[in-house]
Amino acid sequence: MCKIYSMETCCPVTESAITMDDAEDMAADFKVLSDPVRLRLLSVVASVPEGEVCACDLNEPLERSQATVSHHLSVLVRAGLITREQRGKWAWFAVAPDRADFVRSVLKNDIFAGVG
Amino acid sequence: MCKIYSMETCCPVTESAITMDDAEDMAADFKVLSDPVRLRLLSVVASVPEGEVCACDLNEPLERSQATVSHHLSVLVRAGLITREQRGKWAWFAVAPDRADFVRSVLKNDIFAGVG
DNA sequence: TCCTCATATCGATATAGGTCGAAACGTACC
DNA sequence: GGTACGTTTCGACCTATATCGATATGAGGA
Repeated sequence: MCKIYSMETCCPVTESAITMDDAEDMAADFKVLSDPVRLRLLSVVASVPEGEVCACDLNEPLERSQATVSHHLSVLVRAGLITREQRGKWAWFAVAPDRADFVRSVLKNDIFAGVG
Repeated sequence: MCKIYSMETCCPVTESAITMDDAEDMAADFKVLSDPVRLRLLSVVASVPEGEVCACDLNEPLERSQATVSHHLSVLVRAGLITREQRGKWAWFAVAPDRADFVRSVLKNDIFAGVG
């Protein structure tokens, strides 16, 4: 049974502590979403009616230079959250199909708010 | 219906883009969990059998200075993920009861892995 | 009151990463 | 081939923050 101090917060929340290696991996995942420009960029990609958007249409709503937007796009692609497809001169981006549910819950703020 | 380009990734993932203000708030939440030392610290607090742990027992497993551990603890407290209680000379920390489910899913890596 | 010890805060340093202009790269069109 | 244009990469700068030694704070105990 429980210890003396507080009845509410007793018993371990998890079975065992994670390793530092696992912590590094998990932190890297969270870091991808820890930048406001990147979150909004992901949000714009996720909300275009066509389901995909040309990079040329992303500079203006982000209010950042074209180089900066390109950098954030590459971070999101490397994390597997969006896909990149070259079509002629243009690069098209879309939410990765297998991550759509995750992206939706992130942008609806279900994760931290715990609505899910 | 859908556009020409790809049938898999059609239609918006979310209804509308988030505002920059919302993005800042959400990014701040993710930033709390984007540091490996902080994640492991949260993990150690969450896994002690007693459900709470004295700060004096946290320096060694974290392999960081007392000042650094104290700093990370304050970040986690400010984020509402853990609670702090002073008892005599000692400060005791526990996972915030109303955030236990969330902390558990974070540390089990359910969020990014999407195990749900 | 003085001493000890646990913890937080301060000041300084180092590193990570967001940002942008410029250059490089690639594709289309002539 | 040469030109134009969209995008990425590079180099530099700058801010945020992780880190630690030193100091301050605060609670017991002698």
